[in-house]
Amino acid sequence: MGESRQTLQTVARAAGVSPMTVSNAYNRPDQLSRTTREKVLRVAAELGYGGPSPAGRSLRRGRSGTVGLLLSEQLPYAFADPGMLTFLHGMATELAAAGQALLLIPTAGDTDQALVRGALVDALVLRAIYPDDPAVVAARERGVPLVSGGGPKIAGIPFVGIDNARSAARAAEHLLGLGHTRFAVLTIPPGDPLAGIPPRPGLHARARGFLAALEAAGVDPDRIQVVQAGDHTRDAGREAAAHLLVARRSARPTAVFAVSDVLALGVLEAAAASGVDVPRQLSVMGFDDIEEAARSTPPLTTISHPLYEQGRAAVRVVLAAVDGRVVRPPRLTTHLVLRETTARPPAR
Amino acid sequence: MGESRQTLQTVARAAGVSPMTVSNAYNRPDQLSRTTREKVLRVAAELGYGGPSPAGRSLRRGRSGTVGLLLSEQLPYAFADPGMLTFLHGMATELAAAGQALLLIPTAGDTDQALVRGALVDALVLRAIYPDDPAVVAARERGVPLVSGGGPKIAGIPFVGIDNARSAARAAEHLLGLGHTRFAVLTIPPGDPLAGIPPRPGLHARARGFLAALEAAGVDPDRIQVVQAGDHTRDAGREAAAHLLVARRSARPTAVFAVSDVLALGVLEAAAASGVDVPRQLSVMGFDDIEEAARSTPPLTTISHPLYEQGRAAVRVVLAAVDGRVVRPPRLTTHLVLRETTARPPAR
DNA sequence: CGGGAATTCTGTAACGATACAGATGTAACG
DNA sequence: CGTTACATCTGTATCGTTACAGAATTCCCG
Repeated sequence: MGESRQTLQTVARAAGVSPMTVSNAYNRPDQLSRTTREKVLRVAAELGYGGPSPAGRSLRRGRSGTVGLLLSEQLPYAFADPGMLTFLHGMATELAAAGQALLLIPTAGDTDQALVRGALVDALVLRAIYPDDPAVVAARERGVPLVSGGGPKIAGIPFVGIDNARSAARAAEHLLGLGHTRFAVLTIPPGDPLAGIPPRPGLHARARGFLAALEAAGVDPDRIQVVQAGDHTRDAGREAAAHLLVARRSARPTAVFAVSDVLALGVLEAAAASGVDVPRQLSVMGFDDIEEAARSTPPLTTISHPLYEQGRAAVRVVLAAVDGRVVRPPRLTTHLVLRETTARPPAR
Repeated sequence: MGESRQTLQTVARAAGVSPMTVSNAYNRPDQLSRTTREKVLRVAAELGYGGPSPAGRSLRRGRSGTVGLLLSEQLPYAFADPGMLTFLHGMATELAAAGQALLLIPTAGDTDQALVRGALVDALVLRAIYPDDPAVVAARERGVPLVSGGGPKIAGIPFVGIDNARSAARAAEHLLGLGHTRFAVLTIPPGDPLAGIPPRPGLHARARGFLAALEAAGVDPDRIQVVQAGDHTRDAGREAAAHLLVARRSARPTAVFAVSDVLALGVLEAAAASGVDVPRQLSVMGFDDIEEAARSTPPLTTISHPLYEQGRAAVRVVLAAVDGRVVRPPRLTTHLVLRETTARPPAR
């Protein structure tokens, strides 16, 4: 048993072979005889040598075997978001298959972007971050392949994701088709890193897409309310919706589109608390099709999109780029999931 | 704008200074004049040099600025577990404060533990893993500081966590105190990496602790049923509980202790589905105090423990070890959260 | 038994950075 | 003006590994 730190050289000397042979014993077993290899590994074990040092290896090879995920929100916040988790899940699956590890890089509160600049990664996935965020600038300077996963569309960076605006327009079409004429859009405030409000470019695109579709259909702008929840949480959604629902009935929207299921679930809570019947008196739509959406009361009508596939695709694209290959991001589509929170508007 | 990859040397030559000066421009601004520093940074920017290479730096410094989290379950599975998320949340918070990044290392399906051996980390946190898992062996060989976070107690590795068995005993005392005499324990199967069943030493310790407390109190073993859910999910918990509840009333347990809230929530679903009134006909207890526990119907009585603090403490302990300091793991305590799923057993 | 191939092993030279110990030059002081 | 102190900059020597290009050895076959 060796006590101090061992190195490849040490082992080589002890085994009476060249360092290269020790290296090969670990990395290219076919390049040396079985007997030599066994001797080397035995000596290594006796010395307490734990295998080639990752730092030395990654310097020499120019690869770290790691993909980083850049998160501008606080990590805790990210973990609280079901959508992010599904995306991560997809990334993790694809990474595991490729034998790569996943580095989480929070950029919040890191003014000089030391983590981004110093991260030991071969590639970076961007998500939930604004194109002009300093972390994005730092990421570009790294010179490693980048991909934007669902989050922002940034010039010059491959984008894997859905068309939020178009998908939200489909939600609008559904509600218009049911005959609704008074709408509310529940969205979130613009991101503000200083105030700790995470950027959600995708969510804002949904709000814009929904509004544009209403406008295109000739809906009177006076009959569209836009409400901002204080936060991207169910509770904030409930509070914001509660304000909507106190209005007298004829001034109330007959349909609410929440830019995410998390918010929509809050709307359902608020409606239940105010005794507003969903969907008879109020139609509610969300976006994401998170797991809870199928379990809510009533089950939520929403737009489903392949977040898991987004995560996988982002990794595939970026790992291909590391190898110098170019993979065109797949086209990812969304679809309407009809459940029980939308119906024709109540008769006058 | 430089096109090919730049290095510190390149920049030094272009700026007419020594490499050391360029290094200092980035790392020790106080070691050179403002004018030189500005010139160096300007030249670097012109050449498109993105700052010192993390690989070179971490080799030379012997530090990577990264802490790894070892997960023996599939990453997706980990993310699906609310307890794990809270723990991660705590880790992330503490890491962010220390300017460290977080590397997620899944060990499932990696027979030669290449990820563990090759991970660019200064320290490793172990969680949800068996002491004799090959990944643990590989981790030890790495020679980096280790800490076990909540998961397994392993000889020679600092442990941050709660006393699961003792805390489960407290649950038993609560139910005994209410007068229950017929019990069921809902647990999960032993982990089996081959079958993809993650190890949960903590959960099993809870079951053991609960059973030991009943035994110590003199409860007739015939009146204790032990049921294994197929999986650590709410659905599996519901199914397993459904089997319990089909028995005729006098043979049914009057109290169920589920080793986790996730399972306990499944029990509540099963009870609701079978028309069994909780807590009047059946008392149910969980363990963890996850967020949903407060929102279930009825709200779940459970054992609360500081998972978030566990995550933070694990990081503190392990980062201290990286610096050669020794920090004694704090003593983390649990407490009973009385909500509305436990009551006196029904009269005969 | 000679010659070419296959197998197995080894020296050399980086990968890109920083710790350390000086070497300059300049300011300050008695 | 000599000397010390300070600020600023530089040369040297690694950190631990692996790519590459060849030796040395063995093998096979005609």
